[in-house]
Amino acid sequence: MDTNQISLICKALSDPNRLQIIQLLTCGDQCGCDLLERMQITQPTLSHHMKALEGCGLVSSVKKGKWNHYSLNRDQWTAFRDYIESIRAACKEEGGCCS
Amino acid sequence: MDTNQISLICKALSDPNRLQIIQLLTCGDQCGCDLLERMQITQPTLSHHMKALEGCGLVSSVKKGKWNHYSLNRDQWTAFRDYIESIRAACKEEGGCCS
DNA sequence: ACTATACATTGATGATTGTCAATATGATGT
DNA sequence: ACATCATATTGACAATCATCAATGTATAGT
Repeated sequence: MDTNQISLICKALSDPNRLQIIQLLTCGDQCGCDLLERMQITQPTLSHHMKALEGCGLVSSVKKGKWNHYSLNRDQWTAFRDYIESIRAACKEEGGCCS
Repeated sequence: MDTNQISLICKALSDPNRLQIIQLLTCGDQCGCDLLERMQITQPTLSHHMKALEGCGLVSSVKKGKWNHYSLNRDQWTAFRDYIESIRAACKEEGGCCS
């Protein structure tokens, strides 16, 4: 995953409401109305945020009847997490990774 | 670390230039002019980005003579990484974490 | 004192963002 | 057909952002 993609994911996570949505989805799929009940925003605002989360690939949605089932996209999240884990601070002080 | 703090860090990482700065600092402390040489932005813009990275606690700076030595703040980065790692997708499919 | 270097600040500009009210779409049940 | 529920879209607004040119402020070397 390249730097631009990572920055897009970080932008999607840069809003507390969207972070809360991610946390709620941690417990499994949820529809929009369930998310809405647990948050302090209006329905259009939620729709806006879901679009942002889908746009960077973190969340997928499947329409089932009236409802949209949102879920965390495990692969995308793992790729993001791997990138974050790959950042190691001040290697210089630990033996060095660069010449 | 609470959700608001995490979102501030993500906002700081939501710009490709700032992500590049973080990567450059991975190899150890660097001064502003070194960073500037490796990037495609002007000096005021770099100064602006460094302020953003310091503002969320990801980067620390120490003035030594003419130079500012920037370094990744290991503790803050670790706390952020721990939060990201704590997010696990769709526990429902793995035994469930919620009732 | 003078010059050069490293960095910060200011001011301006165009772009993006988060939010909501209003409205539209689309599916379900009666 | 009609009413209801879930969600999307539009339009508007204030706020924030990324960027740069110009300028200011130190510090170091001569």
